[in-house]
Amino acid sequence: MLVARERASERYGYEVPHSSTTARPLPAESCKRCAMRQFCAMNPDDLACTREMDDLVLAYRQIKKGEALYRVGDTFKNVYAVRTGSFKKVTLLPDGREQVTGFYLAGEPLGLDGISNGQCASDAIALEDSSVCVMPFQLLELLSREVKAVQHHVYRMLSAELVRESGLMLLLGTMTADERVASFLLDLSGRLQARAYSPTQFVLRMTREELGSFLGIKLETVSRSLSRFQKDGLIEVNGKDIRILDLRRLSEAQQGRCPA
Amino acid sequence: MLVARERASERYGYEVPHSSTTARPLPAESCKRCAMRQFCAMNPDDLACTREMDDLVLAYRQIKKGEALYRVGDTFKNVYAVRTGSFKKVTLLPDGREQVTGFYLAGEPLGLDGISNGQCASDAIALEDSSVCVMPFQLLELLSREVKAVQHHVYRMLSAELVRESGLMLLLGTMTADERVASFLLDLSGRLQARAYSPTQFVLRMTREELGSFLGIKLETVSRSLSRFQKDGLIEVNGKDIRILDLRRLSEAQQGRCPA
DNA sequence: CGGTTGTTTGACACGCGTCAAGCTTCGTGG
DNA sequence: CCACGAAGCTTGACGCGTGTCAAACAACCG
Repeated sequence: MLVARERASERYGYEVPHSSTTARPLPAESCKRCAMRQFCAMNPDDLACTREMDDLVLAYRQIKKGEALYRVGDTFKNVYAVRTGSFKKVTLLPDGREQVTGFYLAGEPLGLDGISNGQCASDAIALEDSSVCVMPFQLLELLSREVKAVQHHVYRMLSAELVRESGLMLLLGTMTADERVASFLLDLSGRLQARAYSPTQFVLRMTREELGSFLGIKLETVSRSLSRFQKDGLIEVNGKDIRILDLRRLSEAQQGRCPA
Repeated sequence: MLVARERASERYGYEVPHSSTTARPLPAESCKRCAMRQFCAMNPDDLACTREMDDLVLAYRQIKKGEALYRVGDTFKNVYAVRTGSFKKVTLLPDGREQVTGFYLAGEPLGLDGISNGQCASDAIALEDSSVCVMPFQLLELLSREVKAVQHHVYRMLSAELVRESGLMLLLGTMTADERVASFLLDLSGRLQARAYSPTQFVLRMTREELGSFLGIKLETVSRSLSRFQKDGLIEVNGKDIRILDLRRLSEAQQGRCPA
């Protein structure tokens, strides 16, 4: 019942990415030896079937800052896990308007929204020089039919993205600008902490404009909120360097209580 | 390899819903004979494996207007398809704020966000007396391991929800109040048309407040937008009765062009 | 039939968008 | 390595769109 790497690649092959500007796929090492292992949503430690999952990542791919892993309308073939660096997901409206609808850190899954109709439904753009694990979706489907734990895990990942997006709708639908910025900082802080980075001191990889787009406010408003938080002693801002000084009061700011 | 109904129910049983206020499950008829068949996202016509899917719906359940199909924190056991009537999905913030994050018509899937951590992540409330098809998730998982087409279909449904929510984030993040209301009317119109209802004349099952919550604006603003559209001859409003008079100009209003 | 819930409309306030100016940082080529 | 231009950030002034508050009316329901 096991899927061997040879069997997988002879069945499905692996297609070189369409973009000429991106690096060729590199040979992938085993997930077992991956440094990100314990933080990876796609192939978590507690997944009993490590042997099978090890055959899933057929290649890595490097993406330079500002370049696209995939774009709207690209044929959907793979899902990805961020290996190093970070990405923004950009969604478009038919009339040309666009919005950043997600930021993705190491270990987080990318490309799931392409399953629905076989075409990528968003752009994935690298915020810094980054790399991803490439997982052919047909192979993932095959694996999840053969291994119950894999199947359950993929369902959970998809559903978790649904929950994440519902939370963002709440942010966009009910929060003031200050609350949105506070929520973002706390969310990012938590995700960094889960990756064993400092939860109180970090670098924003995105511009104020990208952050504003994500939060549904203008870049000037982002800047003003950050300045206000700094003035009130909640954080320290130095361009893209952020230091959280008072987690408790930042949490209060997220819930609309007066931060002063 | 096929799953017979007896086998399914002896393996997993079917649990009576927790709520004492809701009707008991009724014996389900075959999907083959279901009137909603051609509109059902959960078990569409073109799914090759109709025989297997027929064993998936073990029961129907009736929900009275205002009552909950499930609530945040309920143990996740089933996914549902709306059979008759309509629902709103309500998502909560830890601080008590809440927002309507979706409206669901006949044939649309409910409860998928509970997969991620085994607990329902939202409330599903009936907007009118309604009924649903109950599909035990463990059974759906089993089926989708045995039948490739079922698996692919479930993935597509989950991913389609992701795309739907991304679209809503765009609405909440980039649109003015008038554009949001126009978008909602056009979306609803399209979904009704897909169900062979009139796309230009229909009844809003939700209150202005629920609609405003969904669109991220206040109920008074919803009312004002509708009045303005009526004044400009785009629609006719009579309480909850809506008639679309000028689809083209309503589409323009959705994109921010002057509707006058 | 009366009370509750929902809807419409007006007046006003205020948060955020817009526009603009000046500063800092970054990237690139000489 | 420096110079220059572009891109990004901050801050201020001002206006508009939407929220808030209030009142009157309509619809619904027991």
